[in-house]
Amino acid sequence: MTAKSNSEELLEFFKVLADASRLKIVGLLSQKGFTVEQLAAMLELRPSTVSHHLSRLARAGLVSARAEGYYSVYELETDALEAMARRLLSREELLAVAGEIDLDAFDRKVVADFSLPDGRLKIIPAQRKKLLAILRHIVTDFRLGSRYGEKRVNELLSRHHDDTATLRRELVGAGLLQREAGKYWRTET
Amino acid sequence: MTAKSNSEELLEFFKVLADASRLKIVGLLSQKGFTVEQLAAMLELRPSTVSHHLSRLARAGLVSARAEGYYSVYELETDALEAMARRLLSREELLAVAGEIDLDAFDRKVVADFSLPDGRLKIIPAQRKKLLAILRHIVTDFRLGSRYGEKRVNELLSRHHDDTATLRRELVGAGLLQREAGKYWRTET
DNA sequence: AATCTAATTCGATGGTTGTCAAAATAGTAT
DNA sequence: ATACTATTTTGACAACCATCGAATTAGATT
Repeated sequence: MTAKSNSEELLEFFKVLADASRLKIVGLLSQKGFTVEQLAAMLELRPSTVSHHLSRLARAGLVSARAEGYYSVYELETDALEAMARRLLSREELLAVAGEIDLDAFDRKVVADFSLPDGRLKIIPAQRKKLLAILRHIVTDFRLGSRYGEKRVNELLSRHHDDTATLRRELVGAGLLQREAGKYWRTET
Repeated sequence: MTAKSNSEELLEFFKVLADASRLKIVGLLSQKGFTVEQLAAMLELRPSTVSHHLSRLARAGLVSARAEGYYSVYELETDALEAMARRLLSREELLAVAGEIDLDAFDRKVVADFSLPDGRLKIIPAQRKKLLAILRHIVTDFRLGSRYGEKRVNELLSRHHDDTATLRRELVGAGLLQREAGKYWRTET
């Protein structure tokens, strides 16, 4: 059995219902059980096609087959369907989808775009959003809880770019670094 | 504006969310607004691709754009999303999907399969489900509320097949026709 | 006005998948 | 056991669509 993450399961749910024929099948089965042949006639499709759709729906747990004499009758798993729909209503489920994505990817891309092979900055970005990404990156050179003199600050900043004055000013302006009595420290959180 | 039936709208909803990239976008936007560029970096896609997805999501009413300085920030329309999810929970919605389908298609197909060009039956089907379809068709020759003598019954049935005895017996056995004191009448409903 | 940048549109392409026909399977009736 | 029938599987084909790169548009900064 292939282990399936939560968001993959949610995606599969949407994919399964994102087809007119399968959606109609679910609608019909919500009334009563039907055989493959009956569904095929009502949908004007070949039995093999309907069988294919039913197997996909079954794999997603939305329908189940019950043998009845000559035929096999398919029925809707209303519980599974409702459970899935209910998951949609809980905001957490959407957060879980996003949770598996790297939120820092944007910052990393900007840093990479503006960095030379040796890690120093080519230029300091003029656009605010990109500048902030760079600053968030640079500030990680400062340990939380430590206090730095201006000279030490410039030392650390000079590893990124010669214009340490601009970097220092922007870091403070962005609230990432704080200053008092000639000493600098990194803002918590 | 193209008028869109209820079930078409539901189908469109599933189609829009049935894509990994779009699902991730929705997940990310459930946290906060993002620009096209940011989303592209986080999803490792080209901005043009993300723009395409966003326009589809917007057309479905799931996201909206807000101009902010240089960028245009996209935000999730949580209301629309919840409204859609809620529709899924109401059984009626599924019935509506099926409602647009012709439930008698199966019967008609069986009748067509077993009928000669002049409308008479080639043979009387041996399979129960198909026999019932034929019988449901034949019984419509009888008016509701009228009472028929055996002779008249045979007359009507002979238009379909010579073996009127079998037809008559099966019609009664299936509960479509009722008999009492030598008179026959069609069952109500 | 001129220039830069984000966003969108357009055209092309590769992959996915719904559909069918034919063959294989399973299960029932005779 | 044999024949029949519903269902499933397989292979092939066509339509759709996600993605990309290039060109264009829209907005904002200088």
